[in-house]
Order: sequence, then C-alpha cells, then structure tokens
Amino acid sequence: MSQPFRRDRARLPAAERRKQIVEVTSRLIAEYGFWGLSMQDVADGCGLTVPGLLHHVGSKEGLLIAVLEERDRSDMTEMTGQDLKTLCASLVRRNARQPEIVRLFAVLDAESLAPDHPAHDYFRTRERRAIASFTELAGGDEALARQVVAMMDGLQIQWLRDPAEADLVKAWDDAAERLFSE
Amino acid sequence: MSQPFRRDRARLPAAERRKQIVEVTSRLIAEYGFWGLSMQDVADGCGLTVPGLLHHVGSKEGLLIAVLEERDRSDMTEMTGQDLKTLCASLVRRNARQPEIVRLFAVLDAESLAPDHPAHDYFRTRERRAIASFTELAGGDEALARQVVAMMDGLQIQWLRDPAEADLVKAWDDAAERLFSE
DNA sequence: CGGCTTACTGAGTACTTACTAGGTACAAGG
DNA sequence: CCTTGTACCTAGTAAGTACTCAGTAAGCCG
Repeated sequence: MSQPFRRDRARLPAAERRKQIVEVTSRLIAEYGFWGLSMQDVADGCGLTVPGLLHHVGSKEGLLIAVLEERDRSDMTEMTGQDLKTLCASLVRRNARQPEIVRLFAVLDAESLAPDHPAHDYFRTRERRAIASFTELAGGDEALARQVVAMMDGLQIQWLRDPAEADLVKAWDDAAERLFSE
Repeated sequence: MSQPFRRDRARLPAAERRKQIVEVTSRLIAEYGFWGLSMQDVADGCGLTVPGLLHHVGSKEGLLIAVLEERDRSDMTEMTGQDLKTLCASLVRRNARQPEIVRLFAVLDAESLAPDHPAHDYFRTRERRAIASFTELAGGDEALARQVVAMMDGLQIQWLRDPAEADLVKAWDDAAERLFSE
C-alpha cells in the first residue's frame, strides 16, 4: 500500500549520526540562533528526514542539549592549570582557530540571556564555573577574573564581526599586557 | 458583503503608533532575537492585527529598521566629548538604568554576526564609528579603544545574565581603574 | 537462515509564518 | 457637507513549524 520506500540514503550507526547532527546544528545556530533554527534545515544538512532526525534527538530542545553536551566534552580537556595569563593566551589561540564554534557560543550566549531560554541555566552555571576557576587562578581577585572573561568575550565579538580589522591573538596579547600589569 | 468591521480598537496617529510598535518590538527582540520574532506577537502587543502592523512598517525587516533608527535617534544625544574615562563612566551609568535596551542590543549584536543578517551592516558601521571616536578620545590609542569597548560589552553581558551577582557600575569602575592606570 | 533491534521513511496533524488584496470607517481640509 | 487621505480591518494564500504514527529495511546475534 505504501510507496516504494526510498532506501538510497546512508544508514549510519547512532554515534556517528549524532556527531554529524551536532556539527550541522552548530553551524546553523551560529547563523540563526536557536529560535531561528529549523529542524527541517538540520535534517536536510544531514541528508535525512525530520522524523529521522527526531529519532535521534527527540525534540528541538534535545537537539540543543546534544550540541552543548558535545561541546562541553571536547572542552573539558585543555583546562590544565597553569597560571591565568598563560591559560588565557592558549584559550585565545585555540579560539582563533575555530571561529565558527566561537560564534555559536557568542550567539547562544546572548540569546540565552532571556530567563526562559532553554539554555539559560546552562550558560549561567557555565559562566559561574569559569569565573570561579579564573578567580582561583588569579589568587582570589574575582574582579580581575570577571574583567578577563569580559575582555575575552568582547574582543572575540569584535573579531567575529570584522575579521579583517582585528587580529584576535594580537588584540588579546595587548589587552593582557594591560590587565596583568603591575 | 463584509463583516460588521470591529472598530473597538483605538486609532492612533502614525507617529504615536510607530513609537508603540518600536517599544513592543524592542522588548520581543531582546527576548527572542530577530529570527525568533513574530509579527503576530508584535501586533498583539500593540492591540492591532498583523496587516494593521504591516501598514506602518511594510515588512518584518522594516520593523527592525524602525527599531534601530529610533534607538539611534535617542542615543545621539549625550555623546558630548569629555575625556574617554568620564564618557565611559556616564555611558555605563545610563545603561545600568535601562537593562532591557542593553539586552536588545546584546542579542541583536551577536545575532547579526552572520553576514546575511539584515542588521549586519548596521552593527558593523556602528561599531566602527564607536571605535573611531573612542580612539580619538584616547589620544590615538586604538588598541585601548577596542579594549574599552570589549570590556564594556563583556561586563554588560555578565550583568544581564546574573543581575544579582554583579553590580554593573562597580564592576566597570574597577575595570576602568585597571584599564586607565599608568 | 530466523528473529530482534533500530535507523529511518512517508504521510499526516494542527498550527504558525510573513505577506497581499480589497474594503471600511474615521478625521481633517476645502 | 463632501471629498480625500489614511489608519486599520477581514479574509485568504502559500509556505513553514515541530511533532506523531505506523511501517520498512538494514544490520547483528543466534
């Protein structure tokens, strides 16, 4: 009774498909934000249908969670504790190599300022953790920790908007000199 | 032939209605971003129908333009030229009093990083102008100007996300002390 | 080969999206 | 009073929204 059932698309193991989904979704959120994201576009980008996509993530919010979890996992490494200045230097250098991911977080970060955004709590605790560990590295100076975070975020946005004008690494090194002087 | 034509809603002069539209739209963009904004919600918020709304702004993009233009107009004042440090101090103090507008700009700023966002060019030239005039006030030190802008933006986002934790004015004054020292 | 799990599809639901066409009623100017 | 401009309406269109249901086939284990 049904149609011939096109089976021309690849059938991937769940883990692999999930990885692909996260990648595609990240790109699209960086472009349109979470509210502007459509399941259809994600499905198209993965070469499957919307219900096929939903089979893996359950819902649109599940999609967002998948992205954030994945990103956290690959971020936890590299936070080995040197001193604050060298840590920031290496963070900035890594970020300079992956503008798309930085943009994903910049967009989601701002969008999730609204208290009922599905990622609101995620970003709040994320920032608190960041500031806590930065504060520790700064010898208890929380104000400095907050300033460092603010400066990194701000410079990254300038860089993303106008990649030609601003070299992120140089801009940060300049800023660090001022922040960490004395 | 047509229905009784409900005329229970207020009929406002164009200028007044426009002002209301801008206000409602600002609130909604701060919440959902431009991609997440719906004409229906704006119309509801103004107490009129969607075509009634479209009569004033023409299209969804026209709506965004109206918001940005209005905001520019009310921002141009107050930029009287003292020195950089006192200018920033007063900017921060004004922003601390209008978190909703700051949030509108934070969200739209990040969302418009994508090159084909309707407000992309607007925010690019806006930032360039800001940096140019800050640079002048900083005696030609563009790096400092960029750092000041970055720091203000970054601290504002921290404040918006967690208003309880961070007092914006105090956070800025601390930061200014470090930035403008020497 | 047989049976089970599961990745995935087609079809459909109920709703929302931006936007248009064409008309109505209010207000101001002659 | 009558005309003209305009603020705003109803009705409709074509497309897109997230999501559900029931079924199909590919891969694995025995």
